[in-house]
Amino acid sequence: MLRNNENNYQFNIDKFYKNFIQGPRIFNNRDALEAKFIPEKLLHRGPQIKDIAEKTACALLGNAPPNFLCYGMTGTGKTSTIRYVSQKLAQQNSEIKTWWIYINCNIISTPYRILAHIYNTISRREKIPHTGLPKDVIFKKLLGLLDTRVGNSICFLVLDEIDILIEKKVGNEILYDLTRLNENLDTCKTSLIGISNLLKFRENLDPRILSSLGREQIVFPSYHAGELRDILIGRAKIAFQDTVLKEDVIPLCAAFAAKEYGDARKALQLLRKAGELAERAQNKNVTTKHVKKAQLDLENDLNIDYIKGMPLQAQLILTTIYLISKFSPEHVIISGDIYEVHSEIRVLIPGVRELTKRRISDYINGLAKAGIISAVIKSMGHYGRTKIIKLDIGRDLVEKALSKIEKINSILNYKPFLLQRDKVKLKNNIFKKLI
DNA sequence: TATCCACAGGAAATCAGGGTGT
DNA sequence: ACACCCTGATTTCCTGTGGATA
Repeated sequence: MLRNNENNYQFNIDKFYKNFIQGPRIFNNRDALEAKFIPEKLLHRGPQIKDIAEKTACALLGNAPPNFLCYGMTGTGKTSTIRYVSQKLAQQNSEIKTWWIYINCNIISTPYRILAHIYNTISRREKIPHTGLPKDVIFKKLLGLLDTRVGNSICFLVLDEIDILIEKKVGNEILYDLTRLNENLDTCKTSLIGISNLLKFRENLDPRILSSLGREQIVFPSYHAGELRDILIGRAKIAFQDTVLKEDVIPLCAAFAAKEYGDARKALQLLRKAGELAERAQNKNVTTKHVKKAQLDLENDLNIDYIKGMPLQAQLILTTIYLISKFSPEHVIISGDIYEVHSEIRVLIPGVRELTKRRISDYINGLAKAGIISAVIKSMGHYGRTKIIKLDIGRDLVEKALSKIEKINSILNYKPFLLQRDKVKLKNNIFKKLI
């Protein structure tokens, strides 16, 4: 990279692009490394494909397939397998057309929006606004639409990350609505497919829903390293130019991902990132060095993106933890500290309001769930019961992420008053002995 | 052994901001 | 203009609790 004097710095963009085009080619079709790419042959999912095919085959004769659930950890090919089967089903010469509507409950997570999304996917003209109407009105409109537009066909509703609905306490309501769609339809038939990474989410499911949705289930076991390798080899053939991959690249990607509970998505991301690093460095080959760097980068990128995408208040909570650990690395951080420092620093940022302890507690849990911090409940006897909070990722990484947020960047050198109070210091010394 | 701290975290209510149909 | 709907963020109210200390 060109790096002259600060003032003198001139980047020759034309030359850069010219070099880039003439430079070594790494990729052939990098889309093949995307999670949404469905290959011609889906490896190591034979039993699941068979199972789903058997369950859905009756759709070709115009009969309603049973509802069912798919379980498996992230990157075990649940969504891909469903998409694969749906493509194959659509290719069959049948008079019955099948409709497939995918709903990612992580993104579309309220009953209203799920109904609206289904409606809007099917409807060509009229769209339902993203808010405003009563739910039962949409339900009735949807029934009408299904019967007129989908007609005698089968409509599959695929609910990805269905466990999130239950977690948000809206699952029973919307799933009940969806399961009773069939009862109210005249010609069209629907089938529900739930996808979840958690087995235990069924515990909080209404028995009525469980009996209609949870009777049949398909389990997706995690891939082991050998299987991941096969998958990567298949994709790499499409994605990369011939001979750019060094021999041990794929086994290493597979081994890394196998450690992460056999996550194929992760393995593909890793391979892709490694390729991109080689491309950026204008190298002729992708080597294990690139993979190792990719592994590191990927983790960091993920965390930085996540932090940048959090709501401002959550970023501010993370900032309080960052500031305390920066100015007093030995300080044992408890919930009360965060509450105090938050109310201290939030006035430095215009438009940020004070939060209650209750709310902050939820934000702390959110950060912990995302793996950015750890928060362990600990009883300090007479000093009460609280959470001990630690950063789970590097402080420099947190700083890097926070400094990219305009509003927060200006307060990253603010030393919280809390750390200077003798009473706080004294109490914290006792905490150190207790934990 | 009873007490009591400093919270944890569930449930319900409230509010603002987006919208609707009449 | 009005009554009403849905959502997401937040507050209010509340009950529960582990263990050092008196």
